[in-house]
Amino acid sequence: MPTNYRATAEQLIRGTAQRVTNARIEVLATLLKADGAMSHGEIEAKLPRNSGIDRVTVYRVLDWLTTQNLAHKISGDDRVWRFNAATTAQSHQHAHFQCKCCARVICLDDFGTTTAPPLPAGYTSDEMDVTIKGLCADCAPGNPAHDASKHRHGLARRAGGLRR
Amino acid sequence: MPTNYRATAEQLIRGTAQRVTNARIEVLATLLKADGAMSHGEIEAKLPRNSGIDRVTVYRVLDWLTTQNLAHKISGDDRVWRFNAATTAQSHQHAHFQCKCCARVICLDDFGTTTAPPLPAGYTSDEMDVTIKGLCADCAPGNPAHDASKHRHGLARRAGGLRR
DNA sequence: GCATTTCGTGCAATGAAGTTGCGAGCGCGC
DNA sequence: GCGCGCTCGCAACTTCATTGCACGAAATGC
Ligand SMILES: [Mn+2]
Ligand SMILES: [Mn+2]
Ligand SMILES: [Zn+2]
Ligand SMILES: [Zn+2]
Repeated sequence: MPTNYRATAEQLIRGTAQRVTNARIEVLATLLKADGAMSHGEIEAKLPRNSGIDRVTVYRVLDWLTTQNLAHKISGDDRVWRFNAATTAQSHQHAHFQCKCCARVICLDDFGTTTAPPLPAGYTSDEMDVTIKGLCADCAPGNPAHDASKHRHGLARRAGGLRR
Repeated sequence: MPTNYRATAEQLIRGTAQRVTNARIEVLATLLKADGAMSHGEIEAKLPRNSGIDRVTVYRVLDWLTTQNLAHKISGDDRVWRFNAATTAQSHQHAHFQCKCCARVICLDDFGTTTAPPLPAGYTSDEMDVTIKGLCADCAPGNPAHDASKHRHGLARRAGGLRR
């Protein structure tokens, strides 16, 4: 039997000492259940039928979860924000992978070994984003399980996708 | 006296053996003149008054320049594409810097020392994006020349900006 | 339990960035 | 110069996301 994601989500939200609401629980539970980062649209689609949670509320909850460090926000190459539950397992700073075919985004466990290149005089930095791009296991060439239905939202179909 | 960017642009475009048009020349000249990467809106604003070049044409030209490797496309954290003229000086792969205050993007000369973290089984990668974030020289705290008018398009003012 | 306060939510409107379809225009090879 | 085919301008459209406002529901104090 799978973990009770709703209960876990409620625990985490209660820990913030801010208001515990159904929308916050449902959205966080959805993120906890996911294996990769989810876009707003994907999250909305996974919410329980007739939960009555509005799209705008989902946007606001995601924003709130991010400020509470219960989720983190990833900018892909398709102008879509993606989110995932922030687990303590992964280091604060870590790289991401985005599939050029299906647009799926996953968090990697850390950076590789990385030191920033030198910046121009007067510039200061405090953060680094690393995104690896390529093909995920499902989209690997020759993969028989390569299901077209999974690729509705693929970058290849999107305006200004990953081609550079 | 500054370089004649229009002439340089025309040379580069003629080199592609494709059609040399005014819109292509003007857009590329604008990119050549710029010190950092430019968004579509910034480019449009810098085009000569009454050049008569349509916004859609700018989008299409930018796309074309990218396919011709005369420009390259950068995805920032504000859902806006930025472009810069591809100089042969910079290595094909290089990191970018994005200012958290004014959203300016510049290309750095290379990556630092970076090796990708391990990917899950079945995943393959062929590309890596590195974006350093922080404050540019103009936005450095205590900079007297810190001109608010430069920050109209800053990420702090944008929805879902760089805060994470 | 009940009133009060404060914050969250639903709904509708709005906004920004980018894309698409199509007829007219223009570059360039002849 | 002529004609073919790529390119442009214009208008409409799409997608993702944000904002304003009135209502509703958590927490807090009693
Ligand atoms: Mn991540
Ligand atoms: Mn660059
Ligand atoms: Zn994939
Ligand atoms: Zn700046």
